[in-house]
Amino acid sequence: QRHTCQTWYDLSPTPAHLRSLFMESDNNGGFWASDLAFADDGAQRHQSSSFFHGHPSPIFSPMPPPEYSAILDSLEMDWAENGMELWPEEPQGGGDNGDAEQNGEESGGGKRGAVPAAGGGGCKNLLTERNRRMRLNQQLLALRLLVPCISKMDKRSILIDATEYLQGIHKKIETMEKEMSAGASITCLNSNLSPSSEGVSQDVHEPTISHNIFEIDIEKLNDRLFTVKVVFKRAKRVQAQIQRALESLGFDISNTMIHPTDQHMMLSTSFIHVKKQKHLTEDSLKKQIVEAALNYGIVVDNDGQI
Amino acid sequence: QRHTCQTWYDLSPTPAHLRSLFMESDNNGGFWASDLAFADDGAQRHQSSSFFHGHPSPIFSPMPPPEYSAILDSLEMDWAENGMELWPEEPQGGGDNGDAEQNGEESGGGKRGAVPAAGGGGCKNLLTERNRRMRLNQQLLALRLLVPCISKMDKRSILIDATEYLQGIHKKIETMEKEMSAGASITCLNSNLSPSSEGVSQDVHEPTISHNIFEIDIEKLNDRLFTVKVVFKRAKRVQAQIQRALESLGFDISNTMIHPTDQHMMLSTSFIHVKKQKHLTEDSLKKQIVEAALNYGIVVDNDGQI
DNA sequence: TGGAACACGTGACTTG
DNA sequence: CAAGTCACGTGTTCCA
Repeated sequence: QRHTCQTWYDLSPTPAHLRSLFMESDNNGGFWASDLAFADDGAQRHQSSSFFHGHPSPIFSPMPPPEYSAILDSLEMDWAENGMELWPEEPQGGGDNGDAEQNGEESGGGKRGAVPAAGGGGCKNLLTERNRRMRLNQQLLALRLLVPCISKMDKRSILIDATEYLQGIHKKIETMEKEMSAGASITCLNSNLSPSSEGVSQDVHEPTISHNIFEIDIEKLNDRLFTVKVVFKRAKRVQAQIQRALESLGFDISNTMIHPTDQHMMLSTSFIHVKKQKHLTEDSLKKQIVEAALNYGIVVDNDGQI
Repeated sequence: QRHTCQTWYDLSPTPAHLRSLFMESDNNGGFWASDLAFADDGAQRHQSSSFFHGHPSPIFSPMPPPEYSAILDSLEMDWAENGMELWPEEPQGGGDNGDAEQNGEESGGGKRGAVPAAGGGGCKNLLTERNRRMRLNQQLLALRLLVPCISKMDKRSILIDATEYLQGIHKKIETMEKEMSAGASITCLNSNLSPSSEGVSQDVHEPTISHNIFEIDIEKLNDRLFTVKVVFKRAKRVQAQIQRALESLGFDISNTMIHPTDQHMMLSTSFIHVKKQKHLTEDSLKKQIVEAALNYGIVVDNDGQI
């Protein structure tokens, strides 16, 4: 026998039962509201609760797909911390038609996309995957709540609107600060608030900048300890990006020293400890560093050199 | 016969062919860059385009899933307007093994989750659904570019970071306007900028970041030179984020030293040179640093202490 | 090795 | 109907 556990929970004796749970518009309105009381650590769950509590049909656009209400009602957020699973024992609803995958595509009942497929494999992944999807959707809705103007309820439209809104905000902040030049205390805000204006994303995808790192020198002290020396241009944000690149490799970095060598160059020296990976050579480590630096917008002067 | 068109395109004679299309790192780098010229209305599409043009391998995190590069390279955004499909004639690669669904789950080749399933039904929906997934992912990455501090490359983490960042921005705008009460022209902005100003966004979650900085110590050597000592938790990404925060203030940083003090703490000492701003005190500098660190997801243990 | 994340193809469903 | 979106369960991959 291929499959080891009951999979088609939604083909329970009353197929419309679960569906009603998903399609419910205003009946049992207080159900999940009371469920909410069980939840602790009211985070953005509180948002959605208050939000949808105010609106019996929690949809904005003319006629959105009904699944959203399902997601919102039947799940809670942040139980990732408590470790409680949302769908821990679903198939125990009816529990007799174990071979429901025979009639397959003509079942008609059940949820939206109940596909028989070639059963078996998952059966534990099923629940986790279902919860993962819910978390994802819930997080998407949490983001949606922060965006004032939502054109449609589409998953993608939410992202588009959020993106545009963020861009708009960055511009707004930029102009706001420009008008606010008199106040000296707030000037520090703009530099780190608007990443698109002149922050991270700017220099990351700027094709013109190049050759921020002049040299990378690596010395292997023993099989687990390396020294990494990086000579780089004395420019804005280069230093931190190099740090980020080094950290991104996942090694243990201790005793970093950064100091200028001349008017235009800086030297960063780090001791990094590798854990296992016995055969890590200087070259391969350097290659990793070069690649990581590239991902943070820092271009090495001479790729080929050792 | 149930199915009417070739479905298992990835079971073509050379299964690695399509996979190489997904894994490609630097070949055909300029391909879609020319494709980009067809696109109109350069909004956030422009961002991603210029971004990936600068970097042949557009990956940030240490080792992200290879699908991201595939998504980024092989597709463009917003071609929904032009009506051009991305995978219009994929199955014409080999085109002989029509009954590939027989051997089923042991195929082994192909992409990540190539599931034979009970074929048939889709066959046109297949392509549109694939393109839809790509659009969604692309839009998610477009959003990711606007958020300065991304903890992980997870789909959900991107949303979480974007949510937190947006919440932080709302607070910033709120305080900014409070200080800016004189200017009446901007007050209208916030009414539509911050949709959840007083109700929801206040108590919203920030469980992920917590007390990464234990102490900030500032000494004024002369009116232009300060030493900044930061004691922080020995954790991933904290060090670089602190560096970024310091750099974001716009001062000239020289001679940074970072070394562990004990098993769990690190000490970063920097000499920073201020240019003008004669009356910069230790307190105001510290305030700036605390605020800047907050924008990069680093929370200071004791706000009030000096 | 088990869990987490992901892409995948598919049926159900809604909207022009 | 055709086009589009969604949730679904599954196999694969990666990492702790």
